[in-house]
Amino acid sequence: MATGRTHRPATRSRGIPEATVARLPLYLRALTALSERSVPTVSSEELAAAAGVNSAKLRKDFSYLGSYGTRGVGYDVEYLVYQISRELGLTQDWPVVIVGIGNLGAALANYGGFSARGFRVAALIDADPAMAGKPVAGMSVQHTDDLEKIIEENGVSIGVIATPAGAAQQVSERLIAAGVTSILNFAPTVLSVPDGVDVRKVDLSIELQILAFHEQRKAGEEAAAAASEPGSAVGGAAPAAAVVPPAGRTAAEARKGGPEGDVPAVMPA
Amino acid sequence: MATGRTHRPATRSRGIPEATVARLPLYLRALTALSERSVPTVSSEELAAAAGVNSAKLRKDFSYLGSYGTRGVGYDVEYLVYQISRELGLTQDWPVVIVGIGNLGAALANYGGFSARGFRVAALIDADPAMAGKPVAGMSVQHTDDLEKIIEENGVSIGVIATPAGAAQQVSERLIAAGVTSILNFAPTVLSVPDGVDVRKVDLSIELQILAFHEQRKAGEEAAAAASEPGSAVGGAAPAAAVVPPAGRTAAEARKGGPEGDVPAVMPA
DNA sequence: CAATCTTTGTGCACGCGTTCACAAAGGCAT
DNA sequence: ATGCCTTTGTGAACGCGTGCACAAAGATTG
Repeated sequence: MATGRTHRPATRSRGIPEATVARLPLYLRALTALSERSVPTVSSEELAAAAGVNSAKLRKDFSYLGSYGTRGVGYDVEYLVYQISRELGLTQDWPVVIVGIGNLGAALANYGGFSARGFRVAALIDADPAMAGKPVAGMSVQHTDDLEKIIEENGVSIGVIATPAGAAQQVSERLIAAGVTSILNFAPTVLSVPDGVDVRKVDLSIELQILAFHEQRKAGEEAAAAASEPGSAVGGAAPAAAVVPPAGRTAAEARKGGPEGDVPAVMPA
Repeated sequence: MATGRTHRPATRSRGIPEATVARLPLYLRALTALSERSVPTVSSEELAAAAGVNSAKLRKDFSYLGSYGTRGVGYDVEYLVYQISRELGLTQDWPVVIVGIGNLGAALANYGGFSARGFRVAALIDADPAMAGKPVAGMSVQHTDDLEKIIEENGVSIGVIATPAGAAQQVSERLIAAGVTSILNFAPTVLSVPDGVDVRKVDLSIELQILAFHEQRKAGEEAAAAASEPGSAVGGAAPAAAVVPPAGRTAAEARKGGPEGDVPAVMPA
């Protein structure tokens, strides 16, 4: 997952919990797939499985939107698709601009998932004069000088920042001044924005670091389990491991233990 | 933020809350910046501001790692960098493979943030035979046929999936069978994986949809506020809006209201 | 060495989110 | 029409995460 909203901490907008809002797109995707297969209705159990969540959670989530199900039957797929789309505001067209057309910006521009959901890339903007005019994803890249004009002429309220970290804050300020009130930030920086502006941050490096943490923990548990052979080693530490076939883990095994000889903290206190 | 961990729901590993783990990379980044400026110590207040979090939260987070601060002074930057790095497992080198070298995969391969944090791109893998041998980000793309061999020879335990949605599940199964136990998934699909495997999902489209929800809500509040001019309109609905200059919002304004004439639910119950 | 000032570390309370478990609701068969 | 079976919608309990507020700890100054 991309990490963390910023500002607007406990906004529970319109009574719909933030956590539920974050799951609606997930449900919508699963429902769209069902819709394409012409499935007429779906139970909370089935849909929950498809979306990878608990069925009780799904029902509670839907209950915030209203009573759109039929007891004994399930939910009407088409109707639910429409209701969720409407709730998320996807029945309207959202023009977005992407600022910073490097590798990532170009990838985003080419990403098909945007247009499929009511988002339209209105413009690609880059600070490099050499980029201006170049075609990316079928559009011509425009220069940062025209940023304000582009935002205003297209009624853009959502901006995507894919610039280097150093430029992100300044870009966000210009976007906001021009009328943008929601920002999706891919730059590895904490943006400071005024109240009323939503920022969501996607940070690839952070995601990997979180995985590394769990990975290290797994390696530690594994090592501890191996060390104290059978027998209850620790208190409530789950058995874990031993599920996945120990394929080519040898290399990883050998690598363990960084500088300063102490073991990377294997066990709870 | 990328959305949602999968599996391993409430794992509180080693006593460190999941929420804290997710913030450690954030602190680490702020600390690294301080370190580069040769700042010797930093208070929880300063560091919290730099990381964009509450200072009490930061102190509590650090308290899970141990008592690394000095009362009356603050935290030693270098020491804290080391401790967090160690906790996150970044003192060791993590080889990762990227599967699916399309626009996004190529962008990831070129992303500098990986190598800067102990992650090393061990291989780029694609299913298209035409891609094999092509240079991307200074490495030669390899074919999916060799996936298992690559994983095992390099001791890879972290895989990044940047394939189309249709291929993601199958790729994940092959990765896992070959020994990968952590996956960063960029494909818009819910992966089903066995216990013991961590999956984190980054979904660009979902992030935008969440922004759209809030954006719509803001537009709704704005409209409602304009409709009932001054005077307390609703109960606790914050004033909001009126902060950002009403630039080119007209286009967005006019677009409101999808099919089926009812207003998109503006007010709380 | 004592007083003062700064900043950490944490006990506590509160609120959000998740999950269980069940009653109410509706379809369907007889 | 009646009873059974399925599935929703939700009340209630629980646990995690957050933030306040303060006591303890250490530095610093006189």
